[in-house]
Amino acid sequence: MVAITIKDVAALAGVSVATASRVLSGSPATSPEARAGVAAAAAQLDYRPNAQARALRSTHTESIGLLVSDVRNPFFADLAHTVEQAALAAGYVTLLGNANERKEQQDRYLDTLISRRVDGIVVAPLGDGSGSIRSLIERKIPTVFVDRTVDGLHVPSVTTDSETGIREAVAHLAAAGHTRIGYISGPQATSTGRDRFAAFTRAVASRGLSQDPELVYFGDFQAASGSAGVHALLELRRPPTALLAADSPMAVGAIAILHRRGLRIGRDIALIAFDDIEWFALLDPALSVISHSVEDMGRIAVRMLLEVIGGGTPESVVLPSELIIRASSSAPVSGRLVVPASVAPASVPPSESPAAGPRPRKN
Amino acid sequence: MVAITIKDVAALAGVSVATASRVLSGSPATSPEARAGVAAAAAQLDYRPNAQARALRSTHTESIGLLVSDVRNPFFADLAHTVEQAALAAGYVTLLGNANERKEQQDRYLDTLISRRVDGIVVAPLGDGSGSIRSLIERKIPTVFVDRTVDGLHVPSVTTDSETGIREAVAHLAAAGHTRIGYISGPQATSTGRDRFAAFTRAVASRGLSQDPELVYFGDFQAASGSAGVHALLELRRPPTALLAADSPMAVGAIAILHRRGLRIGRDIALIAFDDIEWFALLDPALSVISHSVEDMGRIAVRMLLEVIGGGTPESVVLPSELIIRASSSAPVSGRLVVPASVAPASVPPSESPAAGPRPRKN
DNA sequence: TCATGCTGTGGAATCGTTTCCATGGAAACG
DNA sequence: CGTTTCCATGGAAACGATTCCACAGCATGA
Repeated sequence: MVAITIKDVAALAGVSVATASRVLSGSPATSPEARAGVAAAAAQLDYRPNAQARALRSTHTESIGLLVSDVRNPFFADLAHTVEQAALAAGYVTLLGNANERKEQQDRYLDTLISRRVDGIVVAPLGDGSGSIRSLIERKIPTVFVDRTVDGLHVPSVTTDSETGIREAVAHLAAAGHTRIGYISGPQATSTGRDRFAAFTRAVASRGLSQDPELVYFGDFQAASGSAGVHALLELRRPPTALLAADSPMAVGAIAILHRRGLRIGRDIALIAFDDIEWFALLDPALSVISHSVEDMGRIAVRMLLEVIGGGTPESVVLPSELIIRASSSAPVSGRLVVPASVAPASVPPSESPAAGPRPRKN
Repeated sequence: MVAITIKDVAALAGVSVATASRVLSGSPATSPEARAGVAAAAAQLDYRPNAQARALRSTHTESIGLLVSDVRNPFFADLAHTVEQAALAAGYVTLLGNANERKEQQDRYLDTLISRRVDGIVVAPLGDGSGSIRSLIERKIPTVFVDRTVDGLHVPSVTTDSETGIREAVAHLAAAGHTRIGYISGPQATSTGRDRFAAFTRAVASRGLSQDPELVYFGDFQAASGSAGVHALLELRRPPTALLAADSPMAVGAIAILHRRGLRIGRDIALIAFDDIEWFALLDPALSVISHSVEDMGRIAVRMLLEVIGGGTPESVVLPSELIIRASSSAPVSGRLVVPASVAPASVPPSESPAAGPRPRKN
């Protein structure tokens, strides 16, 4: 690993390091001969400038940090992808950190990123505003929040307006005759978990649908809790005829259990998920989703971060969400009972409300 | 952004920068008083050492690069996760790059990583050994290949022995009476694509099954080509009764089309996929897979890289793959014809094992 | 008592680059 | 022809840390 420095280039080109540096960084104060000589020497030696030394002198590193809460969640994998592409286009490299839903790992990565003097940080924050996140703010390191926010911290953010999509989803289900909609919620410790739950509550209330608190199951944004949620909701004396899951992994868990119980999605029970994952559309039946653009989120987050780095104070952005109707929610409320897998379907019970009420289950 | 340097710490503690540095880096040649004073000062000022300056002097950066071919592929997302965790445990930060299946982007990231003087690079290589990958080798920058290799390049690697898993899968299908197995292959431009195809060819030959070349469809490791593959194979005059997909995105595409055509996986047609993705087991029927441990792959790659960094020359590792039998491949060959979607399913084929078979669905 | 070894400390060199400042020569102007 | 302006250039300082080297103080052994 013999390192080639600018000195070697300068020597080969027969100029001083100062001149070599000027040529390499495109300063206009150079003669054509110097430019040609240095360029040739650099090419011949396959010279790569030492980014550390450059950063040490010039105080900026052309790199940003991206801290997500879980790389394995397809939403964050996609986010990582778009952020990285947008940053690359602007000449920045992205250092990816994975908090793994754990605060101490978030702190560890934040410390490392601060140490490496990244020019800015995009973070999907975890927990309250304590720990290294506070250091970040106090040191005035350019920071942008994505997807989530932290109460009491004045940091530009790009988030999703869950309200619209959730209201559309509830309206759509109500129009099909559903009155009891089960909601598999995210954790209330995250801003997204809280916002979406509040939006659901408001939507259900404004439509005059059942506000039975039993219809809400609090999960943790992971697949297993989606499964547990379905189990719990279907065991109710009056189970929901439609389900809304607050993120994609929980929707996956929900689908698994619905299959296992022999319930046909889109026919025996309606299902809508928050987050549009590529293969959701490939399922049979294709999944109706509340979609929000992860591309926009990543791109805008990078643009905002660049603005903060440039000394600006951009306004926070709230992206729209919209309902995409596919087969999983297309059927109206059926006469069929929601039953555990082991129990065979019985007779068709009388309808509760003449127009569209769900059928009460008898036991 | 007022930077706090070691000078500030030394001044506050009333010692020289040399002593401060010794205390901060844990050198034993320090007095208890110096240790206490410097530690207190550093804490009070919330001092974070400048990683660039440190790296400049000490020629190693405590960071590694990870270059994957596509972050959005769950396999590589998982790999990123394990590599990052293993590296973190060893005190290294991971810089993630995403080649996005494009050679010029791989080169761009490789250049950046070289510039930033990462201590080593883990890469799932793309293309032949030209471009920046050659610079890497020539500069003797510690490098380890994961998942894929490049012909003619002597670089330690950790890959999967596709042979065993594919042989088991073919044997399993043969035992159930399948003689015509369709294979949705990866691109022959990648080492994994070639290896798996060769393994399939050998397995089929050794079992005396049909070697009809029409039974092989060449995809590109993306979902869409999995769909196209199923279409092509089912249109054959004598279609296969079982399918094997060479990676998970293509399996996803295959499943979508099978559903659309009204074919029940595990009953009308058997399906096995290479790569075990968490939610494959949650599908109904659960997908039989050829599993290889992405955790082991990531962990071993990091261990090997650390060895190379330490001056060693570790042997390449080939990880085992194994067949995991689930419901999607559990039924024997049915007497039922493979029919296009527009035709209604006919009779119910006989169930194979009462215990493991998928629950019959009523309709 | 003097040479010797050990320990903690500070000064200064160093890493590779950028950039300020001084300089020398050429061109331009009176 | 002499003076000023301009421009390309080289020397050297600076960035923030680590580390070599020298040295002072003290204990030890001959």
